[in-house]
Amino acid sequence: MYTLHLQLLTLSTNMNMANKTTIQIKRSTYRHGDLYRALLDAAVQLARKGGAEAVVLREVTRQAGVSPNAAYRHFADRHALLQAVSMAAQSALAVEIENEINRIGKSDDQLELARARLRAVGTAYLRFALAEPGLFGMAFSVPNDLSNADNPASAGESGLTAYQLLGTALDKLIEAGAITQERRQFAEIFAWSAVHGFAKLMLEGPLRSLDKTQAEVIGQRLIDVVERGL
Amino acid sequence: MYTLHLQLLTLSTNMNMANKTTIQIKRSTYRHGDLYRALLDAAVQLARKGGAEAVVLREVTRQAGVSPNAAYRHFADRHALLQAVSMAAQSALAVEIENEINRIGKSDDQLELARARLRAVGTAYLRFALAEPGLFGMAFSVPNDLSNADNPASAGESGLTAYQLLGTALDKLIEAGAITQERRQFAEIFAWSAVHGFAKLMLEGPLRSLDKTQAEVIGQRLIDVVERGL
DNA sequence: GGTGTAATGTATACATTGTACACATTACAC
DNA sequence: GTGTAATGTGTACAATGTATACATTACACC
Repeated sequence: MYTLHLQLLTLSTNMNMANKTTIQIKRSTYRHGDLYRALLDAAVQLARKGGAEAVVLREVTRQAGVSPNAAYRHFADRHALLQAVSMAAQSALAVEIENEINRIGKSDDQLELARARLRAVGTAYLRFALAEPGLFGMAFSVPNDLSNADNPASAGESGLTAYQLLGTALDKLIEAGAITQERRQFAEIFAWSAVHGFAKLMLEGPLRSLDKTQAEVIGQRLIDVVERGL
Repeated sequence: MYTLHLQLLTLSTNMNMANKTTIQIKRSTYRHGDLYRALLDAAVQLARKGGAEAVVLREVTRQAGVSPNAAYRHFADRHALLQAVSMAAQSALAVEIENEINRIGKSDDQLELARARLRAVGTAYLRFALAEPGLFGMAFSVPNDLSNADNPASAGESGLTAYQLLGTALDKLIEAGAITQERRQFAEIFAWSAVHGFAKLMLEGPLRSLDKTQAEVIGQRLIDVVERGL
């Protein structure tokens, strides 16, 4: 069984206690130290468990051991906090994709490598959606005013966002002669749409009844068809 | 320009006034008459403007001219109200699809007709998403405990839901010999995923910047590719 | 090293929300 | 005509987001 590596989330994971009880963090100093990070971490944990609606500002400050209004020194309002969580989620997704890409074996066949890269993007995308539905839901479903599509905070370790990682996969396919340059934009939209739609339908749509193994099998078939459809 | 026909919504459309002001409906009778419908209509109107989060229970009762707690005689809680709106949205979508199907011209070519039907489903789906983003967002994004996928309240005039209408289109394609029976389930998921994903990405994802004419062109191309990919 | 100032956290307060509980009104079956 | 179930109201409460005023402290500057 594969386990996700969410480097953003590891720090605060052990700060949760039993049901409903919230840790009272007593700090000696008046200043918190890194409240922004503490708030964001707590918010991410809440988002993991219950999606956007679970990210309630007062609960976040409670978990950080700080008064409710302290949050306003770091986030304009709850919406801004949600946006930050959204970008963290996008980043975690990008890291997942990067990891999957790095797992590709070596080969001399350029076309083979390009295809493997595209498949890696799709596979990681679907796996992330299933493993972290709360975060996945927030990655794109938060009304984000500033276009954080290419914001560094939304990127993975390579500095590329999930969307850009798909783009690089397509570039490799173009280099390998599998698709034409004119078709690139459309191929991007098509591939993204199919995988994204499948993920969404599985999480909150009529495909909710699929179990994970079924989902993975169908997901792979879907990626196959997308690859051929490009 | 095409305009949607939302028969569910026409009644209460004219009940809205200027910004923020809410009509005070004074009724002579103690009983409302059809409060369930009034509440649902008001909720749908709010959902049209601001999605699920705009459906606030107290505002709904205000618009119906009734005390907040009156709603609890007809809906167990806010969640139940949201589910009802979700089903109404699914129904409106199904009607859109039916209308588009009925617009198909006559032909002797069975395969041609089957293809036109599939395209009609996809076209109507995307048009509805663009024309009624608030409702579209609620059609599938509400955590609906009871499987309302084949609930009559979610269906169109034909008694079929949007999902089932896609199914019938695929059946016609099977009859025409365009796809095999074994491939049906997957084809259903694939077609639905691609169109649904495109819609979602346009409404709340990285494709938000697309304008409507671009969206329609790409949407048609996407439907083309799906058709071939089946 | 002392001090002023900006940054950061707190206290108090308020409007709004969902909803529980007791009560009022009325349609309708008998 | 009357009793009963259905439907709407009044009051109340805890929780939330956030505005405003205040307290504490890190740090730049002399």
